[in-house]
Amino acid sequence: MEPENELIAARWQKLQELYRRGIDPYGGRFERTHTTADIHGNYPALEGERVSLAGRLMALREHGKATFADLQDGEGKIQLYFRVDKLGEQYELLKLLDLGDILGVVGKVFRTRRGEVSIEVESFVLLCKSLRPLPEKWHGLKDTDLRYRQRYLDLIVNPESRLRFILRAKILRAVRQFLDSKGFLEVETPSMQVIPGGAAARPFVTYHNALDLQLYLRIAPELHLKRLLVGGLEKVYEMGRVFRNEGISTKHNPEFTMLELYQAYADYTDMMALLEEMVDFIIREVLGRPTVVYQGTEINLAPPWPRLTMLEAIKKYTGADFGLIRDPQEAKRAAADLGVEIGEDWEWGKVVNEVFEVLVEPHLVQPTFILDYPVAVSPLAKRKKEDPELTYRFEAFIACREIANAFSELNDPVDQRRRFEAQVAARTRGNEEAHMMDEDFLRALEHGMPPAGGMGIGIDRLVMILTDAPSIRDVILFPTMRPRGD
RNA sequence: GAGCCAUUAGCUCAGCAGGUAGAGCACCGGACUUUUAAUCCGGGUGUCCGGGGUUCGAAUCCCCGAUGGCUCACCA
Repeated sequence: MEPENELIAARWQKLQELYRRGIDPYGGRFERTHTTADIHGNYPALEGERVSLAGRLMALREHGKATFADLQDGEGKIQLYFRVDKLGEQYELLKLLDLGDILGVVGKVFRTRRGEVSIEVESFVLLCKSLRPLPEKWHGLKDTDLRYRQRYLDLIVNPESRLRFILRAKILRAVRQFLDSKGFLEVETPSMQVIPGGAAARPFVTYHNALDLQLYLRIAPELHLKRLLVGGLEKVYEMGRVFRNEGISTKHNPEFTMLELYQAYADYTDMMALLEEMVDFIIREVLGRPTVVYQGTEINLAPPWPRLTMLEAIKKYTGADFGLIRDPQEAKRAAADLGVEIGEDWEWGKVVNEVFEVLVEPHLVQPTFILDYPVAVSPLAKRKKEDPELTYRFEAFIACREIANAFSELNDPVDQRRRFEAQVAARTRGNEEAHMMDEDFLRALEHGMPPAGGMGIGIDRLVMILTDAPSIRDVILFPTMRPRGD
């Protein structure tokens, strides 16, 4: 290894000097009595106590025979105070330290003249020598490319990034806590599937050697979870990674975290209530307040959320009543009049859905349920009894983003087969996102699946809103990036 | 996939009527025993993203490419 520049070379020289003096620069086990947060949290009580703590050296302020430093651990920072008359010969070793080094220190808690709770160090041990310089201390690391590729640097120097991932973990825990308390069973189903289904998306393809089998990474766990309903597991959920071979944007990462849950003998109205209750629980547990500010806009997440059907929503925002325009040709004309571009061969439902997405979604800033999606865009949802062109399906929107998608699950195997056939036909016409025929799933349905409500929630997008993250890459520790060409 | 923008020191950035590169932090040397973006004195450490071109001369202008960001497309 050759030092790349002067800054790294200086650290290498210090490393060699440490070896010369018989000091192991890579330490070992170190017994901590406290974290920085423990000390700040119990300050007056700990005054004068001897403590040991460990962390990364983030700042050094030399004053000749005394030196101040900032030590950062997993929970925060604390100031260290080194004096030559306390440390004797060890004081000289400070010259061999650099920002970024990891230290273990033992010392007494005190408060400085300026009021800063600090540790008067009695001894310290080098636990790891850092050979590369940290990003700048004041501005942090701003370059998004480096922040995503070298997330560890982002986590070291940008506290808001670290907090966001801690919050993400708390949100996931709250979700599990909530569902467990409701009697849902957490399950795990295959990520590698013979037929990818449960969503409209292009899959990643992989290959199993021993089976000589092409497999797909799952685009959704849906069809396996429904098999579990057939098997008598009446309330199940899975929170896991799904993979979609599509474009990358601030709202899309090729792998992302999806929560899906199914409840036998329930329907989509139960799912609405469950979602409201779950989000309410999460914000109470994690944020402690019912509102969030997302990118400058205040959003009130407190239930209940307004509900309107897709047809009502379109009427509200465009004036057009597609409930009365049921002929596909007329619907296309109406859509065109509204300035919405539509495909020649689209059915009524697809036209309506397109009008909704283009003209209504941008208005859905505050939490809103949109009900009764067209059957044409809902191949796995139960038809509405009163209107077979529509389904018992809703999506929940927050900040103009789809947060949840739920329906009364289709449990009629004959209708499901017809829907798959329509999907296969669309696939033949070149729609690569359409479903494939899944005989194995149909066989399960033919054994009988209880009526059920099911729901899918994009966890990353929920975390984005709850943590005010502008990009999905800000809530995924290692987002998918093109490899760097060095 | 398309358009726009960006890429300069380890980091954050300035420099662009074309004249051969700067600041702050970091770093190196020195002073300093309660500082905290410590301070003071001295030091600029560089493949100006890469490759071509125009020009006496390119960080700056042109072309191609790389990577990223945003917008759009895609994502029911």
